[in-house]
Amino acid sequence: MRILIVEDDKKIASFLEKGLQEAGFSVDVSYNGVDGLSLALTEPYAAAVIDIMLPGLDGLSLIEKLRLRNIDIPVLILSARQSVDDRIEGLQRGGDDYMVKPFSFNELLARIQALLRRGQKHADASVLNVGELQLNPLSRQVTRQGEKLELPAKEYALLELLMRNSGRVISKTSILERIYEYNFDPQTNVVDVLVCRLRNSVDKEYESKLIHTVRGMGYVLRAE
Amino acid sequence: MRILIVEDDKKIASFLEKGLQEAGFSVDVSYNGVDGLSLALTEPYAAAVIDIMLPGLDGLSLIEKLRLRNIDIPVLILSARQSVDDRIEGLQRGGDDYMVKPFSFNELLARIQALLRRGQKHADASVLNVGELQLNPLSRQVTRQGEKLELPAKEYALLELLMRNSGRVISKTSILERIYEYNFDPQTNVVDVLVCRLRNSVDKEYESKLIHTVRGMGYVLRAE
DNA sequence: CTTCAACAATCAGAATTCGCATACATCGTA
DNA sequence: TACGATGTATGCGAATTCTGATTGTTGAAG
Repeated sequence: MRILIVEDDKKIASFLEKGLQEAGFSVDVSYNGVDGLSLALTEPYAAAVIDIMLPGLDGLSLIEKLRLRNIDIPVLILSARQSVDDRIEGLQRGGDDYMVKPFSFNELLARIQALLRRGQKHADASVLNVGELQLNPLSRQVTRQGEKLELPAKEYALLELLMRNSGRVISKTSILERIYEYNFDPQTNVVDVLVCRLRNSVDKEYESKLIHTVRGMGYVLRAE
Repeated sequence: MRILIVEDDKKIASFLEKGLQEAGFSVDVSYNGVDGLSLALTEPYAAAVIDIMLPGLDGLSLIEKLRLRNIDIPVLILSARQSVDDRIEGLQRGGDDYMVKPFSFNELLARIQALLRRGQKHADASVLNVGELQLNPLSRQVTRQGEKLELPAKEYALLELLMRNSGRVISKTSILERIYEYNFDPQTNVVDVLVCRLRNSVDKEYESKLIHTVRGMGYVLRAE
């Protein structure tokens, strides 16, 4: 279960990171609001711990931007500002809990777990991840390294097929059957062409190549 | 929206009761754990504020009994015990938030609203928000940037469908099935035309476009 | 090491599909 | 009747996909 920390104080950030990792979470840290936002928009976090006073984009604006884009993960606000009005503002602008520094790590952990417990009801849709590639079947959105990719229908269908079977070799005839309606094997190279186009969309601009051909067999999607 | 208060200190109880009533909630009060439990088991509350130190049945045990019977309403614990360990225990035994007395009523209200906000996300009758669009299913009113939009029946139905599934791609056939009664796929372009009309009503006059087409798949409503 | 055949990748133009806008027809209602 | 809402028909333009030809790669045989 992944948690995002957005905190510019590096000591606090690493303290939180270690503690949450020990508690069994997978943790990402960002030291400013802008990076935090792009992470939160692209990675599937279960929750976030966000400081208010951040360089660039402040924490509350960050949360508002998340909510605007329907990122509904629970957010625990962490702040040095302890006045009641600050706390109220934090909660009203989209935070789910508010803790004042200095804080007890164990209480923070308990509060995060309380938030997660509540959220677990609505288990979110399974997002497919392969390496730096991410595909959300519901929104039909594909990103690589956080950048959005625009894929035409057939390319998208093929990519989804490959991602659902990542690591396994998919034969051309299998692709033909599943993406096209062909149940016979006509003399066509549509699949070759499709794979080529998908490569241009997905692999071309990037260093590591994810789509591999297995000569005589078919294709695999594999992160290496 | 109904809220339950379980608090043996009558001054605090009535203070809370008044404040929450002023905030628009319908409030029930019980002065001991046993009554509180039976109320919570029989009435449909949206949330509860529960003191820990109670005559008869203590607050934490009360919460556990509720959870045991699948009463999953959000619970805010109110307590004089302020040690970190007390707070952690309260959260771990099923509380969703923990406030120490003396407390600020406005902060308590904000915290309750944060809890309700989270729980209500998927409630049916609640107001739908996507970006600067707002739709109230009960009054059938739609606004964008606060301005009221007049939508014909079909356009309204489509918008509600899209808003209830914002971020998800809805196929044309799905629209055909859910807005029209067609279960087959006749040769018609009603959906295209309807979407076009809805765009004219909803997106045309505004800078940011909310209705996006996903070629070959359908349409999404997304704030961007 | 070279050659060759099978296979794969790529390219460009053609063909097709798709979505959009517009105009028109129909229907019910004030 | 006049009007608004809604379904149908049509054509345009662009995005997408296919076809067929060409080029590139691989690995085994000679």
